[in-house]
Amino acid sequence: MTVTLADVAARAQVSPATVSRVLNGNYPVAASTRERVLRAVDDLDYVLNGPASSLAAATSDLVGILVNDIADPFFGIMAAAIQSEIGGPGGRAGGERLGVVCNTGGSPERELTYLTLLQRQRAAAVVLTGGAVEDAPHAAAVAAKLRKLGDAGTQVVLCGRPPAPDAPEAIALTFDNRGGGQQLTEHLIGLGHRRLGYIAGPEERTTTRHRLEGHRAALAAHDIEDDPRRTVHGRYDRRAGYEATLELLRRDPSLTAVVAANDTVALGACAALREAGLRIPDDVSVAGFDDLPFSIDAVPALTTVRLPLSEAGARAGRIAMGREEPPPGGIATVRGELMVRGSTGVPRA
Amino acid sequence: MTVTLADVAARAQVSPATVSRVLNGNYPVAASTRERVLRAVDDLDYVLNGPASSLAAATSDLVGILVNDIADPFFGIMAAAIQSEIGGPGGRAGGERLGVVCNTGGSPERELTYLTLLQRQRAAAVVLTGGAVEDAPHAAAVAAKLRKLGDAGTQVVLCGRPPAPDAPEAIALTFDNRGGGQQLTEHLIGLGHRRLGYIAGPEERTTTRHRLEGHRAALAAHDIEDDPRRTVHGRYDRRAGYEATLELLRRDPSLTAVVAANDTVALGACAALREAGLRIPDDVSVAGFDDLPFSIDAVPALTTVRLPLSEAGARAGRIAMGREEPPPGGIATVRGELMVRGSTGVPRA
DNA sequence: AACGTGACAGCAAGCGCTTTCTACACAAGA
DNA sequence: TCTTGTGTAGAAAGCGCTTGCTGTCACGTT
Repeated sequence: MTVTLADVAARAQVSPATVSRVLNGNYPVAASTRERVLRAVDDLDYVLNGPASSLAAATSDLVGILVNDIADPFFGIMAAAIQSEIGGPGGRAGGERLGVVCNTGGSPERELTYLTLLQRQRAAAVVLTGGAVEDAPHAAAVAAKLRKLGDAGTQVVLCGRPPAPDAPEAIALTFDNRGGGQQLTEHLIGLGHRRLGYIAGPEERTTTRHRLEGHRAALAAHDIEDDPRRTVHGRYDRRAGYEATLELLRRDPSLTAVVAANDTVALGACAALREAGLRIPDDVSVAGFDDLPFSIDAVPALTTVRLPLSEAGARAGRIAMGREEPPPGGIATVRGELMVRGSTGVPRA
Repeated sequence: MTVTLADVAARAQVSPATVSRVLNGNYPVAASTRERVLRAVDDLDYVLNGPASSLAAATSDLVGILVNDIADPFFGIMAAAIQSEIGGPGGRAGGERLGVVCNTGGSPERELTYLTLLQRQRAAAVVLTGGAVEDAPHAAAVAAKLRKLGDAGTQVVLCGRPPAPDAPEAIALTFDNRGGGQQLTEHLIGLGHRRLGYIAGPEERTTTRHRLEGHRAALAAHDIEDDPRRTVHGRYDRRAGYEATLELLRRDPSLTAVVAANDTVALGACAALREAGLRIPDDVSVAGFDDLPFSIDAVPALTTVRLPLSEAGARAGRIAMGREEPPPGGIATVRGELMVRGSTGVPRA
């Protein structure tokens, strides 16, 4: 059978209570005793029983990280940053926490399922990343869960996600998608573009909506008509960008710029333009969003809005672990930075 | 306080045992009783206490997925596939498992730490992805852990990782990195290249070594001298590819082809070549490995070896859940497929 | 010499489930 | 009518840990 605390206690000739205290280091134990216990632990190759420990102590060392798509570096980068702050880094013994990332695939049901699972595990904290689905019943269900988690002592942090008014205990680090989108389109307008295509993300998503709103705000500010035929929705992947671009071109071959929902989509757009025999940026300018690592390697390098994914994730991780003050009001907005590169230029004459 | 099984039992006017049986569905319960219990669960918004349940049942619904770098799509894609097979998909009630991905950052210590944490949680299964570190003591430590996990009833699966001879209970799905590397270099040699630079991954990694061995085997098969100055090691990121290429060019400006350890590195190589004023593939051919989604969008599109990441991950997930027969002998080799695209061509005259 | 007073260590009562074994009722076979 | 099933429910014994409380001993203090 597996080794238990009692076995260790017997070998070290102390009571189980003492072993527990040595292991948790939260109670004075004489140095000599401690050493004896530690040796016994080592000799027996003892590993604490997590469930038992969690049950007795009514806490757990699990920290959940929910992402929409783990295969997308956008989430991967944030998740990595969050996890790096969670795995008892600056911390020491006892600070071992299991940062677990859960892939919802953008599905509301799976999101809820994971939250329930984490609630069941009595997770120490939960970080939700990325945009939320804008479906009223679902949003309410999520908010209810978050509130319940909060009540049960789980720290809830939203990273790159708008605040949930119905779950006020959730700390929110929100990306300024609207502002970023606006800046990007302003940049293109500034170059002289007037016929801009927009490839939006999936509908009913906060990120999609906010970026699109920014785009439209820029158009409005310059009295450019927002022709609905110049906007196409699709998923956040290259294929969607490719197809959307073909569609936009079909609807209006005179486009001089394409703004994509994110960098991955922009890459697909570039591929479609290239196949259509159009040069970037001479014939058509292209812009992305996020500034993922590969964006600088596109040819030409992609103009985009850089989001401090890693920094935001690290901060979210620290807040989740209680190692950093939450922002005042529990809400902070993280701004993006316009990165002008080779994929945008003045429109053709 | 939080609602417990006993509360539900009281409300449904049955014993706790009955509630437990309804929830687990592993014991006959009269339909009327079941309904009453389910209503009570709903009314009280009851959520099972995971740790208590795991303790009593001596099992857990956690499945660990270890990856070297969660921000790298190579791992993200596999992790997504594994998780999709784990989250009780074909399955139904009770099949809810928490697939958790843990980011080791390629660090042996973190790998061991996570394994211990998972052992502590009595994980139902553990999937290790990607290459292993080739350090004898560490490999032994990992093997010992895996053996212990196996003894404790945890199913261990290696995905894209060579078998561990010292931990025979671990099922291994191994990528044929050696064969893929050989094919790639054969392709270049076939085009007429004789002076090939090789950008290898970090040293002391199985993946690095196997791909390099394949490359060298191809050189040897064609009586091409393997000049050690034509090989540079670096990390698996774009920056490493960029710098390594500069270094290779410095050492031998007459190179006609660069083979990179993976696609990300290849992208960095392309950037460096372009900055050096060299055209791809007219002046220098470039090849990658893995065929990540962005590789086809490189300009020119990257010649590479496609690894069935998603398929392998899904299979590993199914095996971990006991829903698919392990391969005979517990070991299967997954082959890559050479994808010839625009980044390779005949060498300049 | 009697008495705090720390500093440690142990006892034992749970934590909230699961599961074995037992109990009971009713139907069916002898 | 008595036994043997069959289907369902409960009692209760843990699972392996944590922790409040209760000693115990060795020292200063009066």
